Amino acid sequence: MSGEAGIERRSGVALWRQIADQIRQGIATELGDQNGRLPTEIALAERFGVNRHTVRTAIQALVQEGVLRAEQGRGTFIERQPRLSYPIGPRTRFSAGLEGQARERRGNLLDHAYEEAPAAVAEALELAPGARVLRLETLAEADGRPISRARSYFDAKRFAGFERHFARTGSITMAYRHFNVSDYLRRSTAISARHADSVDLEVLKLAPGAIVLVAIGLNVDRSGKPIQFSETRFSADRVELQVGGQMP
Amino acid sequence: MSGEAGIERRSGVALWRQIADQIRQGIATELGDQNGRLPTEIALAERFGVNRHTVRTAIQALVQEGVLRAEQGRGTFIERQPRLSYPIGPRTRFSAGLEGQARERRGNLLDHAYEEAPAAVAEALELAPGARVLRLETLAEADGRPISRARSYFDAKRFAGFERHFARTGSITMAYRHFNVSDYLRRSTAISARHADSVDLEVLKLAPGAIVLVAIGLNVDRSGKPIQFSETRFSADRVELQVGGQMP
DNA sequence: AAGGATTTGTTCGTATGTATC
DNA sequence: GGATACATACGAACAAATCCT
Repeated sequence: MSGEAGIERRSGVALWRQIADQIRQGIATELGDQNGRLPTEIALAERFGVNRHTVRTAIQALVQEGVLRAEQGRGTFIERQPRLSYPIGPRTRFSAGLEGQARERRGNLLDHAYEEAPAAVAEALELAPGARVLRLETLAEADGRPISRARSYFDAKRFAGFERHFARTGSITMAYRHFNVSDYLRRSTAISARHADSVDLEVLKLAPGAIVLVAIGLNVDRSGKPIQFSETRFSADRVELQVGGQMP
Repeated sequence: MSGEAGIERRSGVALWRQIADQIRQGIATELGDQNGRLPTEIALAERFGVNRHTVRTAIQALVQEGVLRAEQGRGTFIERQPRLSYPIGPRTRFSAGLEGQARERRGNLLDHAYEEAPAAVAEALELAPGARVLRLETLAEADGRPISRARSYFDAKRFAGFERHFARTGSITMAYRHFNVSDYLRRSTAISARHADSVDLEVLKLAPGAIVLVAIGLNVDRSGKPIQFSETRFSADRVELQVGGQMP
């Protein structure tokens, strides 16, 4: 093991970005004291085994992101924004899931189109290959911060006009009511992670190099018929996914 | 949006690494024809909006990882290794979960120590602050490939000597048997994602810049008493986490 | 069998970004 | 802040292996 914690040279990832990532992801909480003050730049430089300038570049990037705040003569401080905990289970719902964690929750309609279903989507929704589907591109926000963006597919025949109801209410659950779907269940969710692409960066207002959690899910109505296939991307810095009860 | 898909300049992440990450992810989807052949270097360079050399360094990195294979005069080919699907639920168990996906599953003991419980651990396990716990560092492999590494904590009093039973059997479930725990449940799991640190890179044999899925979980025995608190890091390239039924 | 087209591999040079001291 | 070393990225050739006609 190479002396310094988690910093790799010649990896294709600049040292300042590796350090910024580590500070952002929560090492900040371990590094900071009760007042949220980080160690001095010199101390950080020693800890990571790099030059002070390199630490400064990392800090500047985080200040730009709003994660840190640097005050000349006093020190560098953490701007606290605790991670939201997003529950995944049979009853997965955006707004209800974040109740108590954020005052205001809302979904925004970014885009929509009626088009031919990709093969995987048709199979998941149990539609004929090439059937027409509604594709919905949405952005979920909590207290004004972008939390996730999703691409969802619905049977175009059954849910024609769904996008209008969603745009008005900002809620999938509410929009379903207009189609006599009073209840629905999350049958399955597959979770993976990757680097944010350029659309993620823009829509979720992320910094380059950020990581997104990708949840691919299938919702079914009461009779067990698939009604919604979706891929949701969460900012990994702002959200963790919760399976089962809350952690103590 | 900047013409080329998902590539950000001046981001602190080298272009070749961003491209390598994208190719690695996209293996399942678009890239690669029926024979597993990638588009030519020139075509990829155009697609990503970079020089051919830059694509080449990305490909070389993936060849080094064993993801791709390049043959002069013929092309570049995918070495298929589909992602494992790791189920998370009340019955979360490593070996049983990957049944049918990998022939050989095994846990290896990397390290262990009896020590004072960190505050968060003591609280999760419902122990007195500063109680003694067993810390277990393990590596899980499937068909010889490293899948995940975990740091688990157990009550030192109740599970003294647990590490020996685990080392012999390679299974947490089996080791529990020696302590009259015939059954246990996963009460909760919190899932996040981050860049792999240097220990992850070495233990999981990852390339620098790789992403790990982090699952923090709490297991309880039949009576509901917490018995194991663990943080598991999965290679995001090799594993996806599955909540609920299998995707179709 | 010969030769041209395609595709990966190699070698120059040059400019810019990153990190150190 | 300035000088230096190294990594990254681009451009233009040319070489070598493979495929097809």
